Amino acid sequence: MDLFLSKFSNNIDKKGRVTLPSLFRNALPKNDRNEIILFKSLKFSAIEGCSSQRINNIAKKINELDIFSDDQEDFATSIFSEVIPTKLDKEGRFLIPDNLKNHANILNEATFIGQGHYFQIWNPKGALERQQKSRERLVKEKRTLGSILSKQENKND
Amino acid sequence: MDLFLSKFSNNIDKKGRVTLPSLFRNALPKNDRNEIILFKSLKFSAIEGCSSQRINNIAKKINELDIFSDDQEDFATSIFSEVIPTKLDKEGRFLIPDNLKNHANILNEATFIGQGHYFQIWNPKGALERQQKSRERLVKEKRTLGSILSKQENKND
DNA sequence: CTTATACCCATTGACGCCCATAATATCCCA
DNA sequence: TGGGATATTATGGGCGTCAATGGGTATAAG
Repeated sequence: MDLFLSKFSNNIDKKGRVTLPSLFRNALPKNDRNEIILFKSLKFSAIEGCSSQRINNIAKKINELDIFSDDQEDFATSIFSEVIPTKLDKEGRFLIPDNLKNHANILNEATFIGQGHYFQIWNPKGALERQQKSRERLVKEKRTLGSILSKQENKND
Repeated sequence: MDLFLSKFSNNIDKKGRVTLPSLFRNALPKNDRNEIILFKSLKFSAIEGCSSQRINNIAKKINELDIFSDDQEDFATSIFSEVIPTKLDKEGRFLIPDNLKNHANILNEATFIGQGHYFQIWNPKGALERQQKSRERLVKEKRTLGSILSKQENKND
């Protein structure tokens, strides 16, 4: 299972197209690399994106929640109604819908940041600030990337 | 997996390539020796590096957190967006991204320092100073390798 | 008819892939 | 044990491919 990793900034051209970074395209499921799912982040002025496979998986999980619970309704409403399937052209570019662009204050440059199984799209400044904040939190908790990454967690090597 | 041990200095050529020291290449998992992960050290003006397998393990752990929790979001951003997957060519060379080079003040020579399960990349002068400081600190605190090792002698890994 | 978007092809610079070489280390066998 | 054959390392460089980007035209939609 490939992950969305690292950070990339790409320009939005006159026609409104942005290219999804090559590494992100490769992180999409091999049989379905012509489409991504976009939706507003619930927490940030950012767009979130993922493969349609992931949405299907989330749907399954929501289904497993008690069918009469408030959670179920809220999730269902806030997620499924707001989700926007988006096609990529042959070069891996797509159009960011206007309402999402506005939500994320994106003008002519979009910054993609990897979040593992999904990714986010920010305006460049917002992306930097978000990275700094989350990094500060890590430092404050005295956890470093190095120590986290260097722990022996796996047995298959 | 084997450990990243010892210290090596290699040149950066006109094209910006450095070879990962042979011993470090051999310390990578046998099935995945064409890629490493690079990221800024949070504590030093240095780059840290590890195998991509580590990232996958981290991903598993983070994925186990509640999917919409603050922790999940913060970890995802601070790790997945900061991490840079980097391919090695057939000769074991790779390109150090410019922002990482700047972070570590690396120009045309890179010093690799083994840190066990991960490694660091410094500029040669910085590497020397770092070695001296950590050595001095060990001596000052009267912690000798011997005492540390004897504490662990009944842990078998 | 006007506007938007899907599909196609072109360009440019960076990077991956390949082959070459020199220096060093390892091996093998007489 | 010596010495030549072989392997491996760090390094240099040519060249094709691909990524990001630009733009033209057909097609659809309103």
